[in-house]
Amino acid sequence: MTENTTLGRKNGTKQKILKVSTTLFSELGYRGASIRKIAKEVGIRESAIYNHYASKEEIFLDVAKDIFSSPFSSKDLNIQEEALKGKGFVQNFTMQYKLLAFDKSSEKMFRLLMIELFANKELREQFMSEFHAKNIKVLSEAFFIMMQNSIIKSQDPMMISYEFLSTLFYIRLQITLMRFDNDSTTALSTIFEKHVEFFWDSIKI
Amino acid sequence: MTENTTLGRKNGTKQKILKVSTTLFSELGYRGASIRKIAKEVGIRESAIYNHYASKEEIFLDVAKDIFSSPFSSKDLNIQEEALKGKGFVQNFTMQYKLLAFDKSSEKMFRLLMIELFANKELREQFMSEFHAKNIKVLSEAFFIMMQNSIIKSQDPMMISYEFLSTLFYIRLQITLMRFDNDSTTALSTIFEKHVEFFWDSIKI
DNA sequence: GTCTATATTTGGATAGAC
DNA sequence: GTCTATCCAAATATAGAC
Repeated sequence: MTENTTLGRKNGTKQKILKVSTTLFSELGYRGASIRKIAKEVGIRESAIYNHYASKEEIFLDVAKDIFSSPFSSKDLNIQEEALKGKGFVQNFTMQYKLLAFDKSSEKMFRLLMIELFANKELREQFMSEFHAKNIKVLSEAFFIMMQNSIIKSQDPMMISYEFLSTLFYIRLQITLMRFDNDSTTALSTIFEKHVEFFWDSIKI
Repeated sequence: MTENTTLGRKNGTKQKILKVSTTLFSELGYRGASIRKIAKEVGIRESAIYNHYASKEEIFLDVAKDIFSSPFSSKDLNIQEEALKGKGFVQNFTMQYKLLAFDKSSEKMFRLLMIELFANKELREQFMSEFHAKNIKVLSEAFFIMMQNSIIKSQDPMMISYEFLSTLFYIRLQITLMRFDNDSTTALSTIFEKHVEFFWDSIKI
C-alpha cells in the first residue's frame, strides 16, 4: 500500500542508492565516490547504506552489472540479412553507436568504464572482450558476407572492422569528454555520418 | 665528489622520488599513489619527501610536466617538404606514433593521461588541445598540401586527419592496456602498417 | 530500516631532534 | 636531509538503541 508497491515491490531506498551511486561512480570513480558522499546525496546516514548493500564493492558491482551493451545486441540473429543491406548496415550500426554515445545512461557507463579501465582488471578484460572483440566479430561477419556478395572489395574483414570501430570509439570518447565539461558537441554532430561516408567510399566496389 | 656529481648536481633522492612517483602515478593514479607508498618505494620516510616537494600535488605536476609529446614535434618546420612525400609522410608519422606507443616512458605518460582524464580538468583540456587538436592541425596541413599537389583526392583535410588519427589512438590504447597486464602485443605488431595501407588506399588518387 | 556512536585504517602534512 | 612522533581528516565498516 506504500508508494513502493506501485513499481512492483521496489525498495525505494535501495533504488536511490543505486541511482546516486551510478552518477557518483561515473563522475568520481570508485575511490572518489565515497560511502559518505553517496549517503549524503541519498539523504541517509552511512550506516543505513549497509542495510541494503554489504559493502561499497557490492554497490559498485550492482552499478557496473549492465555496463556492456552493444549495438545489434538484440539483432544478432539477422546478421546475414542485415549485411546484405551494405551501406545501410554500416549506417544502422553507426546510428546505434551514436545513440549510445548520447544516451544519458550509456554515457555514465562509458565514463565509468574509462575511469576505471586501468584500475580494474576485470573491466579491462571485459572491455577487450565485450566492447572490442564482440563488435569486431559482428562487423567482420557482416563485412565478410558483403564481400561474398561483391558489395565491397575483398580485404581482411577484421582489419576493416578495426578501422571502422576505432573511429567510432574515438568520436564517442571525445563526445563523452566534452559533455563531462558541459561543452557543446555541435561540432561533432555530423561526424558520425561523415565517418560512414569516408569509410564506405573506402571499401565499396 | 659524491656519485651525484657525476650526472651534474642531480639530487639523487629527488630524482628517485620523481622516478618512483612517475611509475606509481601511472599505475595507480593520483589518489591511488599515496605519499606512503612513494616514500616506502623510495626507501625513506614520508616526512623526508617534504624536503624535496612541498606537497603531493607538486610531485604530480613534476611528473606530468612532460606528458604531452607529439610526433613531428621537432620537425614542424618542414611540413611542406614532408607532405610532398605523400605516403612517406603518413608512414613516418605512423612510425613516430608507434615508437611512442612502445616507448616505456611515453607509455607511462599515456597511461597516466588515460587514468586521470576524467579526474583532472586541466589534463582533459590539454588532451583536447595538445593531443588531439595539435595532431589534427599538423595532419590537416600536410593533407592539404598533398591535395594541392594532386597526390591525394580532394576532401576535407580535417575529416581525413580525424579518420587517420582516431585509429592510431585506438591502437595505442589497446597496446597500453595489454602491456599493463603483461599480455603479448604481437597480434598488434603489424596493425600500424596495415592501417597506413588501408588509409592510403582510401585517400590516394 | 534508520539512527548515534565508535572502531580502525589510510592518507596528507607538520614539528622538532639529530 | 632524514628520522620519530604526532596531528587531523576522510573513509569503510560495525554495534546496538529505537
